[in-house]
This record gives sequence, structure tokens and C-alpha cells, in this order.
Amino acid sequence: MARLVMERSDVLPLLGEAFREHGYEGASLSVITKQTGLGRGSLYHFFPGGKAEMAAAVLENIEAWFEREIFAPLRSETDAQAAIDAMWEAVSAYFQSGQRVCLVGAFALSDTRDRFASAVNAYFERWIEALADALGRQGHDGERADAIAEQVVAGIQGAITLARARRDAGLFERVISGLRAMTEK
Amino acid sequence: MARLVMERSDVLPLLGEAFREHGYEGASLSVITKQTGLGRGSLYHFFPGGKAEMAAAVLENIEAWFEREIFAPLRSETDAQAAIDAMWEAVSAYFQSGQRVCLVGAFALSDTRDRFASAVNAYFERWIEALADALGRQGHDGERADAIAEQVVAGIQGAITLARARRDAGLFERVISGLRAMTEK
DNA sequence: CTTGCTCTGTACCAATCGTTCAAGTATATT
DNA sequence: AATATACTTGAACGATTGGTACAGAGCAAG
Repeated sequence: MARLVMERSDVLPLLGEAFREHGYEGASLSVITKQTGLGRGSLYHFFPGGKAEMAAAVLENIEAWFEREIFAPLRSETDAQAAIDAMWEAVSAYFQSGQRVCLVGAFALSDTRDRFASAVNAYFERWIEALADALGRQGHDGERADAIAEQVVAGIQGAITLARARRDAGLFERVISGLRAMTEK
Repeated sequence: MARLVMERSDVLPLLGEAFREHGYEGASLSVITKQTGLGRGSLYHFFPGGKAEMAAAVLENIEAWFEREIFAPLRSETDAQAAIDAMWEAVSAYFQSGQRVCLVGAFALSDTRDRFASAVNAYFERWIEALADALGRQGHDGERADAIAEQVVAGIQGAITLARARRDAGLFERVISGLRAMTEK
């Protein structure tokens, strides 16, 4: 029978939203207890390392999701264009037309980056490399594939920034569709 | 004769760096006093509204700089391509190949955005409109000019995010030169 | 020197920060 | 049922937060 109590893995998405909405510094323990519904004691039971461990676990969780849903298909799917199309659908759904922040990108812009430097770097490194791989298999020569991949991943982050700044979901979709055109053969 | 004492306008760049490096929440008054060299008393003399007024003044200062150095030339320079070229040079210098964060973009990604919503929105709105204006005068039809402008301004923000995430100034320059190609006739 | 004003450092405030912990309740094992 | 382990609670800790109060430093004008 399913456990009624909370498991560590159940808390991660709630933690993620808390960090997304308030940032690492802004997500105080009171905010976190409120958004997760867990008391301080429970949180420190699951994450003895405190806030830093919570954020690290969230980053790991996010990275694992992207690896499974996006990066791995980009690298190994035989139909490269299909994997790229799937990426675009996942990106729009995941970031909710720019209403939802990319936690890794947000960390990268603050001094929180230093604390989680390797996770932040790895996330984008893998995304760019996986996309370049798919673009290569899809017919672009290697150098061009690398350039497009960097351009596209950067553009996604910028689209999120602008859409949030201007509260304009349409802006997000327009920028994304411009980028998407760069990934079609 | 030049005043030896500090003026409000002298503090703004120092304040800007403090907010850039630590974010709005992370820039505590102890951090701010350290980075500006001013005691609490002086800071509250210049900015009676406290931290919120400091950040607002910094945003206003940044906006004014961009308006004068970049937006206005984009709108009124008779040689549109020259104004666009000048924009690219200013962008590379100002953001120091992605080593320096865009404060407005960083605010946009945190919940600090809500506090300074109109300033954050106005900054990007004006940048996009001014760039679209220049692209139009340079020969692109209106709709295409708008699309390119959004794409380019988003791309700049993304380039900063990625360059910081990966600590890779080369990445910034590569993405920028890709974007720059989109603004050439 | 006196007066008046701008500027500055120190001490202090209540509030909140992240973290700890002893005591408790629930669940699993025997 | 008895015991052990997993989880939860909420109060309390010292440190730090943003903000205030205020006396004095520095300087200019009279």
C-alpha cells in the first residue's frame, strides 16, 4: 500500500517551486515550510545539510528530469529531428510559456552560482552538447551544429528572462518559434 | 571646485555592482556599506527610503545610461547600421563578455521583479522598440524588424546567463556574433 | 567665534534568518 | 503486544536582517 507520509522525493518539486519563486536567498525557511507543508524538523530530517542540501537535491532532480526526458533522446534517438521536436514541446510545457523560471538560469545570475557551480555548469553543458549531437545527426556539420546549439540554448534562457520581465507569454512563444526555425533542416 | 565629499550620483555605480553581485535580497546593508564605503547613516541620508530606494535609483540610473548611449541613437541616428554597430560594441563592453550580469535581467528572474515591475518592463520594452526602429530604417519590413529585435534582445540576456553559468567568456562572444549577423542587412 | 546645514559613525531596535533539539506521534518489525 | 525505527512538531538559539535615532564632525556664511 502507498505510504501516506511524505517521502523525500515528494518534497523536491515543492522545494523547486519555492526556490524558483523566491530565489535561493529569498526562499527563507518560513517560506519553505509554508510551501512544502513540512515543519522545520521534517525538512532537516530529510535534508540534514539544511537549505544548501535542499537546493542541491532540487538541482539534481531537475538535471535528472532533463537528462531522461530531453538530453538522452537528443543523443540517442535515431530520428534526430523527432527528438528535437520533442525538446521544443517539452521546453514550452516545462517553462509554461516563460511564466515559470529556469531555476538553473536564475541561480547562474546570482552569487548562488558559486555555491552550485558544477551543477549549474553541467546542466547547460549537457544540454548544448546533446542538442549539438542531434543537430549533427540531422545533417549539420559539426562546427555549425555547436554554434546553433549554443545560440538556441542561450535563446531559451533569454526568452524566459524577457517573458518574465514583460509578463508577456506571447513574446516567449515568438522567440521560441524563431529559435525552432534554426533547428530545422 | 570639485567637491571632495561623496554625492548621491557617485554612489549609484557602487550600489549597482553590489546589487549585481549579490542580488536584491543578497545585498544586505552590511554588504552595501562595505562595497560603497559609506556608513548606514550616509546611505539613509541619500536614500531615506532604504534599500528599495537604492535599487530604484540604480535602475533609473541604468535606464538613463542605456537611453542616452544606445536607445536614442538607435531611434534617431540617420545611419541606422552605424547605430546598431555602436550598440554591439556598447553591449560587449558593458556586460564585459558576460562576466557582468544585467541587473534588470537578474531582477526579472527573481521575485524582485514585482517590486520594480514597471522599470523592468520599460527597460526591455524600450530596447526592443528602439532596435526594431533602427532595423526598420535599415531596410527590414516592420513585422520582421520587430521579430528580429525581440530575438536579439532575448539572445543577449541568454548569452549573459550562459556565459555566467559556464564561466565562458568565449561562449558569450560566439552567441553575440551570431546575433549580430541577424542585424546586418 | 557663532550659527546653520550637510554628512557620518555608533548604538540600538524589533523582526527574521538558518539551525538545533528534546519530546512527541506514526509506522514497521518482531 | 512490545519494541524499534521513521517521521514530525514547535519552541528556542545565536546571528544577522533592514531600519531608526542621534550626537558629533566638517564646512560655509555671517
